[in-house]
Amino acid sequence: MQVGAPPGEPVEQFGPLLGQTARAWRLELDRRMAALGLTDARGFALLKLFRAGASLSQKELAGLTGVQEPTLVRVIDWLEAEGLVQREASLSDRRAKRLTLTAEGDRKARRIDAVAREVREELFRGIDQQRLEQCVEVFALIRERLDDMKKEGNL
Amino acid sequence: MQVGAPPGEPVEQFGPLLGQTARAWRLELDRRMAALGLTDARGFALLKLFRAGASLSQKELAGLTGVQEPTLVRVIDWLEAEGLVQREASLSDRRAKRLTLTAEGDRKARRIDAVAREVREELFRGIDQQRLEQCVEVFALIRERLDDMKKEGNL
DNA sequence: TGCTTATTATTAGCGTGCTAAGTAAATAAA
DNA sequence: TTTATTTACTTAGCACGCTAATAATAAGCA
Repeated sequence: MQVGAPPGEPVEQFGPLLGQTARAWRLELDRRMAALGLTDARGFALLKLFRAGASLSQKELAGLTGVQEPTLVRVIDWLEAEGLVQREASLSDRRAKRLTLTAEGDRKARRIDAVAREVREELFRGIDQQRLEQCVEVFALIRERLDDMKKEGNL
Repeated sequence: MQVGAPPGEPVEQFGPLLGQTARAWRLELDRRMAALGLTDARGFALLKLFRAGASLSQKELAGLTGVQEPTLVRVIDWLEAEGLVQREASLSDRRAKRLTLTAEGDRKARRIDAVAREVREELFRGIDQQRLEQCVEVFALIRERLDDMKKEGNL
């Protein structure tokens, strides 16, 4: 059934609804990515690497995908084991590794793009573009504030 | 640093930004809840039980918190082990258990409310209430569509 | 130069979400 | 009444997010 929180003040709804919507979105992507043998997180990393159009360090890819490096490590482990991605020693920095797509990884990345776009189109259908942009603005502002809070905490 | 996705079309930003904002929000709540010896999920369950003002079945609480029953089980296990919540046999249905707050759980629940409100106020400061309400509307619509997609998938 | 600090990737461990499958009890159907 | 189906909770197992701590290397400084 998945009812979620009852009405209440819209301001109080915001937080929980944000989380629930994000989870539901991820789940839908997971279901569709399953057709490609992928999950949301794995597909997203692959896509970002594809779009970068060049080899990336793990740190760089972590930045692009918005996760911490340790989180990315397992994702890359899996992608590498599946032969979608390669870790190559960096010539200029022996600590770092350069990530590159394999031919198979490249093929999959192109299909991921299509899946993500499909989902977006179905979900946004009939919603005013301007409203979406306003949401994005609010997201960006709130996320920035959260990042600031985090930084202050780690001072 | 946590840069996240680069500009691109706002419509493409929406999904990732939604997820990243939700995670950052949860993390901030986790940090503040730590002062109470709680996490976001545990605190939220406690708060919902408190607000219900009566004993609830696990299924009911799962519905209110927006998670699946198995997810809630472990949360309750922990809350019960900490003496914040009690599982009592239901008189009318021997499968079900009624959840009630202990005195200690009641005390903590009241403090959680305050923490959640603080975070909201800091994050929403200076943002037009109407914009927030519009975001909530968009969330609600999108989540509804996602729920529908899920149902269709499970037909 | 040699010592200290910072950075990159990793491992280990926890919390939280999910699905699938199991158990016991309630409800519906035969 | 007996059998079949549904329901409430649980267990098991996976994915993924985080932090903290390590090892190896790089960069900065005395």
